[in-house]
Amino acid sequence: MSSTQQPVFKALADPTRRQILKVLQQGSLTAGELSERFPITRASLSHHFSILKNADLVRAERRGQHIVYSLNTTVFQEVTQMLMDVFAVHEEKTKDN
Amino acid sequence: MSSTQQPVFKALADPTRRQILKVLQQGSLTAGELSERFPITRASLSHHFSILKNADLVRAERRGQHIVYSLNTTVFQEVTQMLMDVFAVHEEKTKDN
DNA sequence: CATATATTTAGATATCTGTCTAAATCTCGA
DNA sequence: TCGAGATTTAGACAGATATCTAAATATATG
Repeated sequence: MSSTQQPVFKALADPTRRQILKVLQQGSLTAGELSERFPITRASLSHHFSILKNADLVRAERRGQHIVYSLNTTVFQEVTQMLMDVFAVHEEKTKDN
Repeated sequence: MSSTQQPVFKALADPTRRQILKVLQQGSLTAGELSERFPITRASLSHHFSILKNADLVRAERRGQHIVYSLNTTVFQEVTQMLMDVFAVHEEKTKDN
């Protein structure tokens, strides 16, 4: 929570990170499992994880020597709110504009 | 329409561009009027306009020697769709995850 | 047509970002 | 405690990006 706009929008700006989020929809995975699905090094992925964590889009939990990543679905509400803020969807300006 | 994900998310990643969108909520403005509200040069703003247009987030219309920019609100639907795609909000996974 | 106004384009530059390799850290199990 | 496996951190680097100044383009008007 309390994720400010900038980290979230920046995090979403990279296609690999959006892909990571999509993969995590199917269920939580360890860093190693995730790395099997991407053509970049573990180090690079780790960097992406850190950005996603910082934006509070994913959660990390240590499980033995693995670290399990999972989607933080509750943040979706917040991101939608940010969008509505940007687009002002509330007042349905029907005419002109 | 048909705006692919990458340009839209990239466009939204910059705070100045989000600010431009917010200002345009209040109503359409010319490039010059917009430039009065930002502490950067007109050239830099023009660059942002081009990115926003490319993402189909704003529309530009020539009016005499001015160019009027307006928010493309219909794109909001699309962006929300992209988000739902990323977050998979459809199947409301209540347990675990 | 010439000039003024509005906006964009071109080119330069400093900073940011995604990626890599190599090294460090952490955890388990023998 | 030592070694192996998992993950992150550090440092480097190429490419992207936001910004600027200066020049170019477009439009209206005298």
